This record gives sequence, C-alpha cells and structure tokens, in this order.
Amino acid sequence: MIEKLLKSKKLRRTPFRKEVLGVFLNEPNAISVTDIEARLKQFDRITLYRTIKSFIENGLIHEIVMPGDIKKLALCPDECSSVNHVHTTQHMHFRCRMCENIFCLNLHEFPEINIPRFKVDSIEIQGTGICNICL
Amino acid sequence: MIEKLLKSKKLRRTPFRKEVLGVFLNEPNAISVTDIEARLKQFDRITLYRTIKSFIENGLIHEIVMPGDIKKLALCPDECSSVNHVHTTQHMHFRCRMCENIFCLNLHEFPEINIPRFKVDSIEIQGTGICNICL
DNA sequence: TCATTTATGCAACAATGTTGCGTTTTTGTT
DNA sequence: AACAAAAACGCAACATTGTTGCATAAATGA
Repeated sequence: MIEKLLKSKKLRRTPFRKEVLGVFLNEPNAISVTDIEARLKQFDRITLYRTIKSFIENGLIHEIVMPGDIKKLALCPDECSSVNHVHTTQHMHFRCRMCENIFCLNLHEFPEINIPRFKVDSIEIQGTGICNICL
Repeated sequence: MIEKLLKSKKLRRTPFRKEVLGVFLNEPNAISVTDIEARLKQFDRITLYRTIKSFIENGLIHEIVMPGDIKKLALCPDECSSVNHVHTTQHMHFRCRMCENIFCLNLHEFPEINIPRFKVDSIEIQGTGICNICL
C-alpha cells in the first residue's frame, strides 16, 4: 500500500518517507507538521520539511491553510499529480470550531462560479461550523 | 474618512494607525505585511503587527491566506465588526496567477453549501485564474 | 486639566521554515 | 551482484515571521 503509493507518484521509497506516509494513512483528517512530529519517534526536522515539500510537489498530499495561522496537510485523491492537483475542484475543506479538526469532504454538486471578465481556473471552498461528530 | 473609520470601529486614532489605515485606503487590492512596510517611511515592526492584529479583531481588515505561504490583508466592508466578520458570506477572493494580485470580489449569487450531518456556519471561497486586467 | 486606559518602542525570544554541503542510500544498468 | 549516477539524508547555520514583557508616552473621558 505505502510502497505502491510512493511508486505511483515516482518517489523514492526510503524508510523515512514510508514512515511519514504511514502517519498520513493512519489519520482520518488533515494534520499539522507538529502532529506528524508527535507521531515520529526520532527524526530530522529538515528532512521532514523536505519530505513534505516533495510529497506536495508530487501530488501525494496537499496543503490546507485558513486564517488564524492554521496550516494542515492531507492526502490527495489518487488522481493528483505534480501537474494537476485536482482536489480543488472536487472536495472542500471544513473546520469544526468545536474539535478544531479539518475535514476533506467530497461534494458531488460543486458550485460553479462565474466572474464577469475574469477567467476562473479553480475554486477552493472552505467551510466552518460544527462537524457530524460534535453535533 | 480615516478618522471616521477608526472611530466607527472604536479604535483610538493614533498617528501610526491613521498612517497604516491610509495605506489600505490607497490600495485597490489585498496587500501583504511587506507591502505595508514598504509604504511606511519609518516604523516599529512590533507596533505594526499589533496594529494589524487590532484592526483584524475590530473588523477593520481581514486576513486572506492561500496555499504557498500567501498571506494578505484587505479592508472589510463597513458592516464588519469584532463580533461578526460578514465578508465571508458576501465576497470571494481571487488570485490572478499572472499579476499575483489578490482581489476581493462581491458575488451577488453566493452558492449555498449543504453538507449532510454537518452544521455549516460560514463559507469562504477562493478562486485562481486570470484577472480582468491581465486578460 | 487630570486620571485612566491604551498604544508605543525597545529588547529579547519563539516558531517555522530554508540553504549549503558532505555523506549515505536508492535506483537503474551492466 | 556490483556499480555508477542521482537523489535523499542529516548536520550546522541562517532567515523570516511573529510574540511577550516592560517601561514610557499618548489618547480618551470625566
């Protein structure tokens, strides 16, 4: 699974990368760099940052940012690649203001946004509220 | 104008705040902290950060973040206050990938997002593409 | 004008992320 | 299986961005 995923994105399968990817696969929601660090026994901080960067560049994970210094990472759908991060037109991000978890949710009906005189390439939607678990 | 704006948000009208607010009023689009710094002759960095924070907390400006370490600030519509930043349900943010400007655009038809079993309080929409000027 | 409250400016610190570089590991090829 | 090339690792040092504490100064309401 882990090996296959790295291979499919043309990333070298080093022990550290497998470990970091394993962290993502074990988490249902988006996680922060600090979350990742907490789940690794010992690691080099610089290598972790470079690993994250290469995961993003190769379409394995994507970054989610929100006002208030919220920065998280989450696995991409399989279709993502370095040339095309398609998730922005397929799923939205939701922040629960109770548990503070960030969810990637798939919308079947994605709204269409037209702006007169503008060419819109992609749309990103972020919602805030209360999640199904906290409700 | 500047005085009135500060007073309406119950912020003390100090020379520095008037100067910073003036920078926002002179810019059509969202600006970064670095942009503000470049437009001030001499200033204290800490005071600037505190000024920005209090402007945000009092509904005078709002923060716009996007993946890739993009962090900008823009004036709020008049209706915003510390208790209610309404802009999130009234306008969207658009990043032009040519000029890299970030626009606050008002949408008359704001899409409605319903997520089964979730309570959605607010929606933020961010678009990317090419702006009317670059087109 | 005066007292209270808030903002300012300095120093020091904290968090987060990056660059350079020599060494090690992975990979595709012999 | 061994080897060479390419990429990743790990260390040090640095860069950027933002915060806290505190003494002084300025703004506000009485």
